[in-house]
Amino acid sequence: MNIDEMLKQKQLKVTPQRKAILTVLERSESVLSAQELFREVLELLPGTNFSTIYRNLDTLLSRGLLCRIPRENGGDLYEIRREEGHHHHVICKGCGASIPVDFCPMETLNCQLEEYGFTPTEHHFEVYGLCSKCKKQHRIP
Amino acid sequence: MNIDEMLKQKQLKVTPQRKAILTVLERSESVLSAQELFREVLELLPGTNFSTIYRNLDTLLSRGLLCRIPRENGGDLYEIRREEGHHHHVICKGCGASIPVDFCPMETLNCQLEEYGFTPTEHHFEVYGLCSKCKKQHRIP
DNA sequence: CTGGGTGCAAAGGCTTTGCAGTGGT
DNA sequence: ACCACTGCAAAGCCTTTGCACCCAG
Repeated sequence: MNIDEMLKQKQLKVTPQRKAILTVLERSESVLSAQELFREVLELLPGTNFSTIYRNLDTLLSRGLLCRIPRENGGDLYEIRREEGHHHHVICKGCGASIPVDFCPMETLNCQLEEYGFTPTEHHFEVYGLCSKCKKQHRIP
Repeated sequence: MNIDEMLKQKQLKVTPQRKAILTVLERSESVLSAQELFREVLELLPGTNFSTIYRNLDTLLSRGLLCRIPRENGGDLYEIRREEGHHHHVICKGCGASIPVDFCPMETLNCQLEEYGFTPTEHHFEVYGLCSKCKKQHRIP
């Protein structure tokens, strides 16, 4: 599905700004912060405003077109929701690479919580550390 | 172990501010944001400054006396690291209650990452949703 | 044409930092 | 006495908001 169709399907207007935001996220191999996204959108569509980015991140998130990943030290990271389905991220503190992982802890936890009467709506699971490449650079065994 | 000993053991000076911060966190049944903590510390030790809180949250965190939990919409929550050991939180979006859970996804994931050459240093796992009490209030089945 | 969407500018909130002074050890 | 620690005030950063204009449907 292309970007225009994604937006229309969610009953959102197709504006150049939204197309730029989704294009950047689509092309990006890793997850992006709002500010990183903003800088990249500017290259694609100069003149785009801060607030447009923020407003649209909220909108696109609420329509389920994006995922949000809380960052280790404040702020959030965003990624486009691809068809591959639900996954989580292992993030290298050295190079910032975010490695997607299929494993989801909720598979184990869901039934336990159900017994308890708790209905989960969202969850976050991220792992931080060093990838093999960065371990070598930092000379960590 | 009492608070003074905790600080000394970490080679930190025992100041009234630090004692107040740890006391508040010790007494608190749920996790607190920096600002919530600040307000409560003020009652215990009026005149304490913002920056003292923030600086000490960093310090205490780096010495392993605290845990940090990324909040759903920006900011972090803090809790004192108790002896009970590692756990995670299920947080009710209705009443804010944070229910500790022993389950940790890293038990499953650790060996997979090791094969991959990735060394995890930190991880976050939180679940958000509605507890049974709040479901009734919100009239959600 | 009509409301959702955008740009602009300003405010807001939380957090960090520099500096001088204080207090723990 | 020394240096970690604190208070204060200011700056910093990211994010949100109000308002007028604009353009996609």
